[in-house]
Amino acid sequence: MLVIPNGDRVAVRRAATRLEILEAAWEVARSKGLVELTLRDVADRVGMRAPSLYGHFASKNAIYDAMFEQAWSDYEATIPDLEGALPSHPRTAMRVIAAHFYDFTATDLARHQLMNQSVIAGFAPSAEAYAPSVRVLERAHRTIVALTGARTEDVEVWVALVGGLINQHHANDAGGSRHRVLLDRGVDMWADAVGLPPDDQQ
Amino acid sequence: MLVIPNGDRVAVRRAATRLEILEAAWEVARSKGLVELTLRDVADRVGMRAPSLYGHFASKNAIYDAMFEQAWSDYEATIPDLEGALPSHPRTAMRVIAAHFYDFTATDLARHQLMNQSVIAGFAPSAEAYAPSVRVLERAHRTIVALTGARTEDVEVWVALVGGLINQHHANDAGGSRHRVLLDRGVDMWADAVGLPPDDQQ
DNA sequence: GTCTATACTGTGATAGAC
DNA sequence: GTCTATCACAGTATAGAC
Repeated sequence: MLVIPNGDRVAVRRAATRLEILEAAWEVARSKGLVELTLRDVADRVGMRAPSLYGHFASKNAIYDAMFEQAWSDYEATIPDLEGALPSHPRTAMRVIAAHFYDFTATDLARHQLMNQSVIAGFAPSAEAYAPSVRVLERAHRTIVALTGARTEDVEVWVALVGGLINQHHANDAGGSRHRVLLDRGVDMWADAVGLPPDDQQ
Repeated sequence: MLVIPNGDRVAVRRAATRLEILEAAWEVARSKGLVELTLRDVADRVGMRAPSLYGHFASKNAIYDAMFEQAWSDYEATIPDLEGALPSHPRTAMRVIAAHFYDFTATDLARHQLMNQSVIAGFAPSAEAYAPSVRVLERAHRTIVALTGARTEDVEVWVALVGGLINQHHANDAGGSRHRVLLDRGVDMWADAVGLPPDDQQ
């Protein structure tokens, strides 16, 4: 019979509670807004009082920090599937990559605000929480260069373009699909400028 | 001798006080942050107590509202000079227009956050405050179409691109000039895709 | 008519009892 | 570990001083 040391049992339970709190925080953020989230709301949802959360997180910003890391880690976890099924044609592949990130971030305002904007007053992600987003961007950069031969400068323009279209979506068209059309058009413009050959669809 | 009716005198003084409060609010926003601005800070700077501000603005968000309108009106006021001195070559002109907006908004974080992002919790600009920004965008749209013959869709991509680069500037490079280079590159890409002829510089 | 004093509510955070 | 009690500070409503 397996003997679990007492310390591990405690650690496992603590980690589970942390996850439960984070899940509640996401629900609150999605229902009443990321900025409007309060510790009392989160505590209610896990059946605690607000001060008890401080036994698991050092501050409200520490909760945001963990959510930030979680969001980018979740996205990172989707990349292998994406890259495994990438079309061979570079232009089509760039469309797919853009749409993949767009879909992940345009469907969830709270997640988008946390990942891509600085909407929370005194909050900036810690170095550890920032790490997954850095990995994602570096990996995207390598993939795009390998795929298209674009220069670093042009990859940064591509990132700004995709980000700008997602912002526009949330500002003007939240819920609509109009900006998906603009996204394809924007990627095509970029592909033209970088010199990618046309593909079959269109 | 000019006789000023009493009602006008009062109205003039009230308008002056409003402007004084707004100016103080901008100073606070620039020094300690747009979101971190408090009514007590603003009141201190104009020599009042916080509740007294309610004699001039209905709420804190009403102050943000007036600041929003002011920022876009100020930008609108710079357009005639810009368009009067626009280079005849379409590609160069698009570079100048982009740089003009970029410079206005990239040099002042508080103003950028208020004009282009939704960083304030419960605040959305009123219809009246929104009007100048709508006028600016519509005028830019007409100017760009007249200049380049671009389709509406492509103009929207251009707007998203410029906005995305400004966001990147504030997120990664605040104070630096690296994104000015990317801006020119981005505009060039767009110009290529829209079919503008090359210009002399470059 | 303009500002102040006071107070109410809700927030994040801390201290100490159990 | 979680609770209760409490704090400091925010926006804001109201009543009254001058």
